[in-house]
Amino acid sequence: MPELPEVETIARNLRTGYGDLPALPGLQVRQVELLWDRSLATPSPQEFRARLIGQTVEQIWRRGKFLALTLSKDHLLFHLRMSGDLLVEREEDPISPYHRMMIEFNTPYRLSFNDPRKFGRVWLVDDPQMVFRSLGPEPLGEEFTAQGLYRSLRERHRQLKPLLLDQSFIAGLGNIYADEALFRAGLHPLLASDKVNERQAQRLWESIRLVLEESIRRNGASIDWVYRGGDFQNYFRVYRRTGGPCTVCGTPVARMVVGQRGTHYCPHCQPLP
DNA sequence: ACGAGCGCCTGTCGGC
DNA sequence: TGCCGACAGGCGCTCG
Repeated sequence: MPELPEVETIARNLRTGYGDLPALPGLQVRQVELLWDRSLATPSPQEFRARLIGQTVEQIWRRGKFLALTLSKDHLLFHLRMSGDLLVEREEDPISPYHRMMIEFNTPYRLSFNDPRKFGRVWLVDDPQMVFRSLGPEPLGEEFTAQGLYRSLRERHRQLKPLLLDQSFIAGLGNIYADEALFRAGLHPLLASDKVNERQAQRLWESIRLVLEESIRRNGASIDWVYRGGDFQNYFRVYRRTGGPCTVCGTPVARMVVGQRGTHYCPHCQPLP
């Protein structure tokens, strides 16, 4: 469940606690269990354990689709990729066969990295910029402006859909929110970025922020077997609605493959000139 | 610079 | 029922 709104939701839950479960800030790492070595991007398992044990969680934040824990000495970074999730559990809770890492605290609780498909990655670094350097602007941040988006679109020659998925262009959009933003902006996924005019760029900028903000308000989207309580999936206009009526004009939603990703759009509302 | 194809993994679903 | 392909919220790599 990992695009910007879902990661933001997880970060908020870890920061403040949810249900009976505690907030993470203030907890000290007592032990580390690495159940699938390749989930660890860096450093080596031995160094990871040695450095992590004893550190205290200070802050929890998000950059793009990355979730970051600021610790007393280092930063612990997670990328959930396709199927990753972070869960706070009690020590007596059963260990899921999909748990890839467990960080046990000096309390009866642990932070479990659950990831059926094993695509997710974890980094322990002193400087998060080592990992974040190539990321584009935060779409909900002040540095992301309609004018800036317009200029960036014009200086490239890319199809809009793959460009929105490019994390060095904007950090945090994935397949759902790229499709939903393009629909709301009335732009075809294959439109060349340098053909977008100023008015269209303004509308795309508003659409990106609108879908992300609305999804965060709804605690993200929950699809398939991964469920975290978000309900933005009930407000999708095009994503996985192939054949269903466009909410604006009634035309059946179409699906095509762009850059190996399923892409959903309304052929009437998002025409290709 | 850009896009296509593939690899990494496991699970679900629909068709035959 | 069992098998098989398509598909799934991502990204890094190689190759034209």
